[in-house]
Amino acid sequence: MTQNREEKKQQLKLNLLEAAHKEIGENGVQGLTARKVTTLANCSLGSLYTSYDNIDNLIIHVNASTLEKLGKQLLASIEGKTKAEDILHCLAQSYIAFAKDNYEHWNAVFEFARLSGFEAPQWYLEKLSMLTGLIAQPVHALSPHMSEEEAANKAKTLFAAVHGIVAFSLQGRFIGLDKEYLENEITSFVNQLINGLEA
Amino acid sequence: MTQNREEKKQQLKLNLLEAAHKEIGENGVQGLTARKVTTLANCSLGSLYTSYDNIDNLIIHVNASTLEKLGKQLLASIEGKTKAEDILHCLAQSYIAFAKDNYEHWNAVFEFARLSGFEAPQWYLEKLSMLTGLIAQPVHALSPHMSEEEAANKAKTLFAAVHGIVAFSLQGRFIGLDKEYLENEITSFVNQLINGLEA
DNA sequence: GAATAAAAATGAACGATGTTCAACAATTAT
DNA sequence: ATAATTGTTGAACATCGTTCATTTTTATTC
Repeated sequence: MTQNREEKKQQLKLNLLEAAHKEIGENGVQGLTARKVTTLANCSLGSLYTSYDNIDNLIIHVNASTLEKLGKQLLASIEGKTKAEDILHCLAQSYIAFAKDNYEHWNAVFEFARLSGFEAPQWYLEKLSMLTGLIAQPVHALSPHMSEEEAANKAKTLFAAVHGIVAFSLQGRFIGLDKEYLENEITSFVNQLINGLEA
Repeated sequence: MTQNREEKKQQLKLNLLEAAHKEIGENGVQGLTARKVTTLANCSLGSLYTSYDNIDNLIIHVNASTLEKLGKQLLASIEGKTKAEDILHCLAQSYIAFAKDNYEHWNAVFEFARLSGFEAPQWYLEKLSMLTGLIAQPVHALSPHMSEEEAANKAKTLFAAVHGIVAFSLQGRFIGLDKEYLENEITSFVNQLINGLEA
Protein backbone atom coordinates (compact mmCIF):
# COMPACT_ATOMS: atom_id res chain seq x y z
CA MET A 1 0.00 0.00 0.00
CA THR A 2 2.93 2.32 -0.50
CA GLN A 3 1.07 3.51 -3.59
CA ASN A 4 -1.73 5.36 -1.85
CA ARG A 5 0.51 7.89 -0.21
CA GLU A 6 2.45 8.68 -3.36
CA GLU A 7 -0.76 8.82 -5.37
CA LYS A 8 -2.31 11.36 -3.04
CA LYS A 9 0.79 13.47 -3.17
CA GLN A 10 0.81 13.46 -6.94
CA GLN A 11 -2.89 14.23 -7.03
CA LEU A 12 -2.39 17.25 -4.80
CA LYS A 13 0.45 18.45 -7.00
CA LEU A 14 -1.74 18.07 -10.05
CA ASN A 15 -4.67 19.86 -8.42
CA LEU A 16 -2.44 22.79 -7.57
CA LEU A 17 -1.00 22.84 -11.06
CA GLU A 18 -4.42 22.87 -12.67
CA ALA A 19 -5.73 25.49 -10.27
CA ALA A 20 -2.69 27.65 -11.01
CA HIS A 21 -3.17 27.15 -14.73
CA LYS A 22 -6.78 28.21 -14.50
CA GLU A 23 -6.05 31.19 -12.29
CA ILE A 24 -3.26 32.47 -14.54
CA GLY A 25 -5.46 32.08 -17.59
CA GLU A 26 -8.24 34.08 -15.97
CA ASN A 27 -6.39 36.69 -13.94
CA GLY A 28 -2.80 36.62 -15.10
CA VAL A 29 0.33 35.73 -13.14
CA GLN A 30 -0.09 38.72 -10.89
CA GLY A 31 -3.55 37.42 -9.96
CA LEU A 32 -2.10 34.19 -8.68
CA THR A 33 -1.61 34.14 -4.92
CA ALA A 34 -0.76 31.34 -2.55
CA ARG A 35 -4.08 31.66 -0.78
CA LYS A 36 -6.14 31.77 -3.95
CA VAL A 37 -4.51 28.79 -5.57
CA THR A 38 -4.72 26.62 -2.47
CA THR A 39 -8.38 27.50 -2.01
CA LEU A 40 -9.04 26.60 -5.64
CA ALA A 41 -7.17 23.34 -5.21
CA ASN A 42 -9.10 22.53 -2.04
CA CYS A 43 -6.12 22.23 0.19
CA SER A 44 -4.54 24.18 3.00
CA LEU A 45 -2.20 27.11 2.53
CA GLY A 46 0.75 25.16 3.83
CA SER A 47 0.18 22.31 1.43
CA LEU A 48 1.45 24.46 -1.40
CA TYR A 49 4.89 24.21 0.15
CA THR A 50 4.83 20.46 0.50
CA SER A 51 4.26 20.15 -3.25
CA TYR A 52 6.34 23.04 -4.56
CA ASP A 53 9.33 24.87 -3.15
CA ASN A 54 7.63 28.21 -3.54
CA ILE A 55 5.07 30.00 -5.66
CA ASP A 56 7.54 30.77 -8.43
CA ASN A 57 8.25 27.08 -8.69
CA LEU A 58 4.56 26.40 -9.18
CA ILE A 59 4.36 29.11 -11.83
CA ILE A 60 7.23 27.77 -13.89
CA HIS A 61 5.57 24.37 -13.87
CA VAL A 62 2.53 25.99 -15.44
CA ASN A 63 4.88 27.78 -17.81
CA ALA A 64 6.48 24.49 -18.73
CA SER A 65 3.16 23.14 -19.94
CA THR A 66 2.60 26.38 -21.83
CA LEU A 67 5.96 25.96 -23.54
CA GLU A 68 5.05 22.37 -24.34
CA LYS A 69 1.86 23.53 -26.02
CA LEU A 70 3.64 26.34 -27.82
CA GLY A 71 6.31 23.98 -29.09
CA LYS A 72 3.75 21.57 -30.47
CA GLN A 73 1.83 24.35 -32.15
CA LEU A 74 4.95 25.82 -33.72
CA LEU A 75 6.10 22.42 -34.93
CA ALA A 76 2.71 21.56 -36.37
CA SER A 77 2.59 24.83 -38.25
CA ILE A 78 5.75 24.13 -40.21
CA GLU A 79 5.07 20.48 -40.87
CA GLY A 80 5.76 19.59 -44.47
CA LYS A 81 7.35 22.95 -45.21
CA THR A 82 10.83 22.85 -46.67
CA LYS A 83 11.69 26.36 -47.81
CA ALA A 84 13.57 28.15 -45.06
CA GLU A 85 11.86 31.45 -45.82
CA ASP A 86 8.43 29.88 -45.48
CA ILE A 87 9.40 28.23 -42.23
CA LEU A 88 10.61 31.46 -40.65
CA HIS A 89 7.49 33.33 -41.69
CA CYS A 90 5.30 30.54 -40.47
CA LEU A 91 7.03 30.33 -37.11
CA ALA A 92 6.71 34.06 -36.59
CA GLN A 93 3.01 34.14 -37.43
CA SER A 94 2.31 31.08 -35.32
CA TYR A 95 4.12 32.74 -32.46
CA ILE A 96 1.87 35.78 -32.74
CA ALA A 97 -1.22 33.59 -32.93
CA PHE A 98 -0.22 31.65 -29.85
CA ALA A 99 0.60 34.79 -27.90
CA LYS A 100 -2.76 36.31 -28.80
CA ASP A 101 -4.79 33.17 -28.15
CA ASN A 102 -3.03 32.35 -24.90
CA TYR A 103 -2.04 35.80 -23.81
CA GLU A 104 -1.93 35.36 -20.05
CA HIS A 105 -0.14 32.04 -20.18
CA TRP A 106 2.30 33.28 -22.80
CA ASN A 107 2.90 36.39 -20.74
CA ALA A 108 3.55 34.33 -17.62
CA VAL A 109 6.38 32.50 -19.34
CA PHE A 110 8.38 35.68 -19.67
CA GLU A 111 7.21 37.68 -16.68
CA PHE A 112 7.27 35.08 -13.99
CA ALA A 113 10.23 36.26 -11.91
CA ARG A 114 8.62 37.72 -8.84
CA LEU A 115 11.35 37.19 -6.28
CA SER A 116 14.38 39.33 -6.67
CA GLY A 117 17.23 37.06 -7.54
CA PHE A 118 15.12 34.18 -8.69
CA GLU A 119 17.10 31.96 -11.01
CA ALA A 120 15.27 29.77 -13.47
CA PRO A 121 16.27 26.11 -13.11
CA GLN A 122 18.18 24.35 -15.84
CA TRP A 123 15.31 22.23 -17.08
CA TYR A 124 13.26 25.37 -17.59
CA LEU A 125 15.97 27.06 -19.61
CA GLU A 126 16.25 23.94 -21.73
CA LYS A 127 12.53 24.01 -22.42
CA LEU A 128 12.87 27.62 -23.46
CA SER A 129 15.76 26.86 -25.78
CA MET A 130 13.29 24.90 -27.88
CA LEU A 131 12.20 28.25 -29.21
CA THR A 132 15.56 29.22 -30.63
CA GLY A 133 16.25 25.64 -31.60
CA LEU A 134 13.37 25.72 -34.04
CA ILE A 135 14.75 28.85 -35.66
CA ALA A 136 18.38 27.78 -35.91
CA GLN A 137 17.79 25.28 -38.70
CA PRO A 138 16.12 27.54 -41.26
CA VAL A 139 18.59 30.30 -40.39
CA HIS A 140 21.42 27.94 -41.07
CA ALA A 141 19.80 26.86 -44.31
CA LEU A 142 19.71 30.47 -45.47
CA SER A 143 23.33 31.06 -44.48
CA PRO A 144 25.26 27.84 -45.00
CA HIS A 145 28.54 29.64 -44.50
CA MET A 146 27.71 30.13 -40.84
CA SER A 147 29.12 27.94 -38.14
CA GLU A 148 26.79 26.07 -35.83
CA GLU A 149 27.43 28.61 -33.09
CA GLU A 150 26.88 31.59 -35.36
CA ALA A 151 23.56 30.19 -36.49
CA ALA A 152 22.56 29.58 -32.88
CA ASN A 153 23.37 33.17 -32.01
CA LYS A 154 21.47 34.45 -35.02
CA ALA A 155 18.52 32.34 -33.92
CA LYS A 156 18.66 33.85 -30.43
CA THR A 157 18.81 37.30 -31.94
CA LEU A 158 15.93 36.63 -34.28
CA PHE A 159 13.73 35.20 -31.56
CA ALA A 160 14.48 38.03 -29.14
CA ALA A 161 13.69 40.55 -31.85
CA VAL A 162 10.37 39.01 -32.82
CA HIS A 163 9.43 38.46 -29.20
CA GLY A 164 10.28 42.07 -28.42
CA ILE A 165 8.01 43.32 -31.16
CA VAL A 166 5.17 41.03 -30.14
CA ALA A 167 5.56 41.74 -26.43
CA PHE A 168 5.57 45.52 -26.81
CA SER A 169 2.52 45.30 -28.99
CA LEU A 170 0.41 42.83 -27.03
CA GLN A 171 1.27 44.10 -23.58
CA GLY A 172 -0.14 47.41 -24.75
CA ARG A 173 2.50 49.16 -22.73
CA PHE A 174 4.75 51.94 -23.76
CA ILE A 175 5.35 52.38 -27.41
CA GLY A 176 4.22 49.16 -29.01
CA LEU A 177 2.54 48.68 -32.34
CA ASP A 178 -1.23 48.59 -32.55
CA LYS A 179 -2.28 44.97 -32.38
CA GLU A 180 -3.90 45.13 -35.78
CA TYR A 181 -0.63 45.98 -37.52
CA LEU A 182 1.33 43.26 -35.80
CA GLU A 183 1.01 40.45 -38.32
CA ASN A 184 1.82 42.63 -41.32
CA GLU A 185 4.72 44.34 -39.59
CA ILE A 186 6.24 41.02 -38.60
CA THR A 187 5.86 39.71 -42.13
CA SER A 188 7.65 42.69 -43.55
CA PHE A 189 10.18 42.52 -40.75
CA VAL A 190 11.04 38.88 -41.39
CA ASN A 191 11.19 39.59 -45.10
CA GLN A 192 13.62 42.38 -44.46
CA LEU A 193 15.84 40.12 -42.39
CA ILE A 194 15.76 37.35 -44.97
CA ASN A 195 16.57 39.73 -47.79
CA GLY A 196 19.33 41.28 -45.74
CA LEU A 197 20.76 37.88 -44.96
CA GLU A 198 20.88 36.91 -48.59
CA ALA A 199 22.29 40.25 -49.71
CA MET B 1 6.96 83.82 3.94
CA THR B 2 4.73 81.71 1.72
CA GLN B 3 7.94 80.59 0.06
CA ASN B 4 9.31 78.53 2.91
CA ARG B 5 6.47 76.06 2.91
CA GLU B 6 6.56 75.42 -0.82
CA GLU B 7 10.33 75.25 -0.76
CA LYS B 8 10.34 72.56 1.90
CA LYS B 9 7.78 70.57 0.02
CA GLN B 10 9.84 70.69 -3.15
CA GLN B 11 12.96 69.83 -1.21
CA LEU B 12 11.28 66.75 0.24
CA LYS B 13 10.14 65.69 -3.20
CA LEU B 14 13.67 66.09 -4.49
CA ASN B 15 15.18 64.19 -1.57
CA LEU B 16 12.83 61.29 -2.21
CA LEU B 17 13.60 61.36 -5.90
CA GLU B 18 17.34 61.30 -5.31
CA ALA B 19 17.05 58.59 -2.69
CA ALA B 20 14.95 56.51 -5.07
CA HIS B 21 17.44 57.10 -7.86
CA LYS B 22 20.30 55.95 -5.67
CA GLU B 23 18.45 52.93 -4.35
CA ILE B 24 17.40 51.77 -7.82
CA GLY B 25 20.94 52.20 -9.08
CA GLU B 26 22.31 50.10 -6.24
CA ASN B 27 19.65 47.47 -5.69
CA GLY B 28 17.33 47.64 -8.68
CA VAL B 29 13.64 48.52 -8.80
CA GLN B 30 12.72 45.46 -6.77
CA GLY B 31 15.05 46.70 -4.06
CA LEU B 32 13.14 49.93 -3.72
CA THR B 33 10.62 49.90 -0.87
CA ALA B 34 8.62 52.68 0.70
CA ARG B 35 10.36 52.23 4.02
CA LYS B 36 13.86 52.15 2.55
CA VAL B 37 13.42 55.21 0.40
CA THR B 38 11.85 57.29 3.16
CA THR B 39 14.63 56.31 5.56
CA LEU B 40 17.21 57.28 2.96
CA ALA B 41 15.44 60.57 2.37
CA ASN B 42 15.28 61.26 6.12
CA CYS B 43 11.55 61.56 6.30
CA SER B 44 8.66 59.55 7.66
CA LEU B 45 6.97 56.71 5.86
CA GLY B 46 3.80 58.70 5.37
CA SER B 47 5.62 61.60 3.79
CA LEU B 48 6.16 59.57 0.65
CA TYR B 49 2.42 59.86 0.02
CA THR B 50 2.30 63.61 0.48
CA SER B 51 4.87 63.98 -2.29
CA TYR B 52 3.88 61.17 -4.65
CA ASP B 53 0.61 59.36 -5.23
CA ASN B 54 2.21 56.00 -4.70
CA ILE B 55 5.51 54.19 -5.07
CA ASP B 56 5.04 53.50 -8.77
CA ASN B 57 4.60 57.21 -9.28
CA LEU B 58 7.93 57.85 -7.59
CA ILE B 59 9.58 55.21 -9.74
CA ILE B 60 8.37 56.65 -13.01
CA HIS B 61 9.72 60.02 -11.97
CA VAL B 62 13.12 58.39 -11.60
CA ASN B 63 12.53 56.69 -14.94
CA ALA B 64 11.70 60.03 -16.49
CA SER B 65 15.13 61.37 -15.58
CA THR B 66 16.67 58.18 -16.93
CA LEU B 67 14.86 58.69 -20.22
CA GLU B 68 16.04 62.29 -20.25
CA LYS B 69 19.63 61.14 -19.87
CA LEU B 70 19.20 58.41 -22.45
CA GLY B 71 17.70 60.84 -24.92
CA LYS B 72 20.57 63.27 -24.54
CA GLN B 73 23.12 60.51 -24.92
CA LEU B 74 21.45 59.14 -28.03
CA LEU B 75 21.16 62.58 -29.57
CA ALA B 76 24.77 63.44 -28.81
CA SER B 77 25.97 60.22 -30.39
CA ILE B 78 24.46 61.02 -33.78
CA GLU B 79 25.36 64.69 -33.83
CA GLY B 80 26.83 65.68 -37.15
CA LYS B 81 25.96 62.38 -38.77
CA THR B 82 23.92 62.58 -41.95
CA LYS B 83 23.89 59.10 -43.47
CA ALA B 84 20.80 57.25 -42.33
CA GLU B 85 22.65 53.94 -42.09
CA ASP B 86 25.28 55.46 -39.82
CA ILE B 87 22.63 57.03 -37.62
CA LEU B 88 20.76 53.77 -37.12
CA HIS B 89 23.93 51.89 -36.27
CA CYS B 90 25.02 54.63 -33.95
CA LEU B 91 21.68 54.75 -32.13
CA ALA B 92 21.69 51.00 -31.65
CA GLN B 93 25.22 50.90 -30.26
CA SER B 94 24.57 53.90 -28.02
CA TYR B 95 21.47 52.17 -26.74
CA ILE B 96 23.51 49.11 -25.81
CA ALA B 97 26.14 51.26 -24.15
CA PHE B 98 23.56 53.13 -22.11
CA ALA B 99 21.80 49.93 -21.07
CA LYS B 100 25.08 48.40 -19.95
CA ASP B 101 26.38 51.48 -18.16
CA ASN B 102 23.06 52.22 -16.45
CA TYR B 103 21.67 48.75 -16.25
CA GLU B 104 19.43 49.07 -13.20
CA HIS B 105 18.00 52.42 -14.22
CA TRP B 106 17.49 51.29 -17.79
CA ASN B 107 15.86 48.12 -16.53
CA ALA B 108 13.56 50.08 -14.26
CA VAL B 109 12.17 52.00 -17.21
CA PHE B 110 10.81 48.86 -18.81
CA GLU B 111 10.24 46.50 -15.91
CA PHE B 112 8.72 48.68 -13.26
CA ALA B 113 5.10 47.80 -13.84
CA ARG B 114 5.51 44.12 -14.60
CA LEU B 115 3.57 42.94 -11.59
CA SER B 116 1.13 45.63 -10.59
CA GLY B 117 -1.44 46.44 -13.21
CA PHE B 118 -0.12 49.94 -13.28
CA GLU B 119 -1.05 52.19 -16.20
CA ALA B 120 1.62 54.64 -17.27
CA PRO B 121 0.45 58.26 -17.45
CA GLN B 122 0.38 60.15 -20.71
CA TRP B 123 3.43 62.31 -20.07
CA TYR B 124 5.47 59.18 -19.42
CA LEU B 125 4.40 57.57 -22.68
CA GLU B 126 5.32 60.76 -24.47
CA LYS B 127 8.78 60.70 -22.95
CA LEU B 128 9.13 57.12 -24.12
CA SER B 129 8.05 57.97 -27.64
CA MET B 130 11.26 59.97 -27.92
CA LEU B 131 12.94 56.64 -28.50
CA THR B 132 10.98 55.76 -31.61
CA GLY B 133 10.94 59.38 -32.68
CA LEU B 134 14.70 59.34 -33.07
CA ILE B 135 14.50 56.27 -35.28
CA ALA B 136 11.64 57.38 -37.49
CA GLN B 137 13.67 59.97 -39.40
CA PRO B 138 16.54 57.76 -40.62
CA VAL B 139 14.03 55.00 -41.39
CA HIS B 140 12.06 57.41 -43.50
CA ALA B 141 15.24 58.57 -45.21
CA LEU B 142 15.99 55.00 -46.21
CA SER B 143 12.46 54.42 -47.49
CA PRO B 144 11.13 57.69 -48.90
CA HIS B 145 8.15 55.88 -50.41
CA MET B 146 6.75 55.27 -46.94
CA SER B 147 4.04 57.40 -45.45
CA GLU B 148 4.64 59.16 -42.16
CA GLU B 149 2.58 56.55 -40.35
CA GLU B 150 4.35 53.64 -41.99
CA ALA B 151 7.72 55.04 -41.00
CA ALA B 152 6.50 55.53 -37.44
CA ASN B 153 5.35 51.92 -37.29
CA LYS B 154 8.64 50.73 -38.74
CA ALA B 155 10.43 52.75 -36.09
CA LYS B 156 8.35 51.15 -33.35
CA THR B 157 9.11 47.74 -34.79
CA LEU B 158 12.80 48.45 -35.05
CA PHE B 159 13.07 49.77 -31.53
CA ALA B 160 11.11 46.89 -30.05
CA ALA B 161 13.32 44.44 -31.92
CA VAL B 162 16.59 45.97 -30.78
CA HIS B 163 15.30 46.40 -27.25
CA GLY B 164 14.19 42.78 -27.20
CA ILE B 165 17.62 41.58 -28.20
CA VAL B 166 19.36 43.82 -25.68
CA ALA B 167 16.94 42.99 -22.88
CA PHE B 168 17.19 39.23 -23.30
CA SER B 169 20.93 39.47 -23.37
CA LEU B 170 21.55 41.87 -20.49
CA GLN B 171 18.89 40.50 -18.18
CA GLY B 172 20.73 37.21 -18.42
CA ARG B 173 17.42 35.47 -18.26
CA PHE B 174 16.15 32.77 -20.51
CA ILE B 175 17.79 32.40 -23.84
CA GLY B 176 19.58 35.64 -24.46
CA LEU B 177 22.84 36.22 -26.24
CA ASP B 178 26.05 36.26 -24.27
CA LYS B 179 26.79 39.88 -23.42
CA GLU B 180 30.09 39.81 -25.29
CA TYR B 181 28.37 39.03 -28.60
CA LEU B 182 25.75 41.72 -28.22
CA GLU B 183 27.42 44.61 -30.04
CA ASN B 184 28.48 42.53 -33.02
CA GLU B 185 25.12 40.79 -33.30
CA ILE B 186 23.29 44.10 -33.25
CA THR B 187 25.59 45.52 -35.89
CA SER B 188 24.94 42.60 -38.19
CA PHE B 189 21.26 42.71 -37.29
CA VAL B 190 20.90 46.37 -38.19
CA ASN B 191 22.87 45.79 -41.36
CA GLN B 192 20.52 43.00 -42.29
CA LEU B 193 17.51 45.21 -41.78
CA ILE B 194 19.02 48.07 -43.78
CA ASN B 195 19.98 45.77 -46.62
CA GLY B 196 16.54 44.20 -46.54
CA LEU B 197 14.91 47.58 -46.63
CA GLU B 198 16.85 48.66 -49.66
CA ALA B 199 16.31 45.36 -51.49
C1' DG C 1 3.27 89.23 19.84
C1' DA C 2 -0.47 86.23 20.95
C1' DA C 3 -4.19 83.70 19.04
C1' DT C 4 -6.14 81.42 15.37
C1' DA C 5 -6.28 78.97 11.06
C1' DA C 6 -4.21 76.13 7.57
C1' DA C 7 -1.03 72.88 6.00
C1' DA C 8 2.21 69.32 6.34
C1' DA C 9 4.62 65.60 8.66
C1' DT C 10 4.18 61.65 11.39
C1' DG C 11 4.07 56.65 12.45
C1' DA C 12 0.88 53.28 14.36
C1' DA C 13 -2.39 50.43 12.20
C1' DC C 14 -4.64 47.87 8.24
C1' DG C 15 -4.98 44.48 4.90
C1' DA C 16 -2.38 42.04 1.73
C1' DT C 17 1.54 39.12 0.47
C1' DG C 18 4.86 34.61 0.63
C1' DT C 19 6.65 31.50 3.77
C1' DT C 20 7.49 28.75 8.09
C1' DC C 21 6.68 25.42 11.66
C1' DA C 22 4.88 23.20 15.82
C1' DA C 23 0.88 20.58 16.34
C1' DC C 24 -2.06 17.22 14.50
C1' DA C 25 -3.72 13.43 11.30
C1' DA C 26 -2.98 9.72 8.28
C1' DT C 27 -0.41 6.10 6.57
C1' DT C 28 3.00 2.45 6.73
C1' DA C 29 5.93 -0.76 9.15
C1' DT C 30 6.80 -3.66 13.04
C1' DA D 1 -2.12 -3.17 18.42
C1' DT D 2 1.71 -0.30 18.64
C1' DA D 3 5.32 2.41 16.98
C1' DA D 4 7.46 5.03 13.40
C1' DT D 5 7.08 7.67 9.55
C1' DT D 6 5.14 10.80 6.52
C1' DG D 7 1.69 14.26 5.14
C1' DT D 8 -1.46 18.07 6.29
C1' DT D 9 -2.78 21.98 8.58
C1' DG D 10 -3.50 26.95 9.60
C1' DA D 11 -2.01 30.25 13.05
C1' DA D 12 1.92 33.14 13.23
C1' DC D 13 5.76 35.88 11.24
C1' DA D 14 8.02 39.22 8.46
C1' DT D 15 7.41 42.40 4.95
C1' DC D 16 4.97 45.01 1.65
C1' DG D 17 2.12 49.46 0.05
C1' DT D 18 -1.09 52.49 1.82
C1' DT D 19 -4.18 55.18 5.03
C1' DC D 20 -5.47 58.50 8.50
C1' DA D 21 -6.15 60.44 13.18
C1' DT D 22 -2.89 62.95 15.63
C1' DT D 23 0.81 66.09 16.31
C1' DT D 24 3.91 69.56 14.69
C1' DT D 25 5.00 73.28 11.80
C1' DT D 26 3.97 77.33 9.17
C1' DA D 27 1.01 81.27 7.78
C1' DT D 28 -2.47 84.61 8.80
C1' DT D 29 -5.17 87.66 11.61
C1' DC D 30 -6.12 90.95 15.18
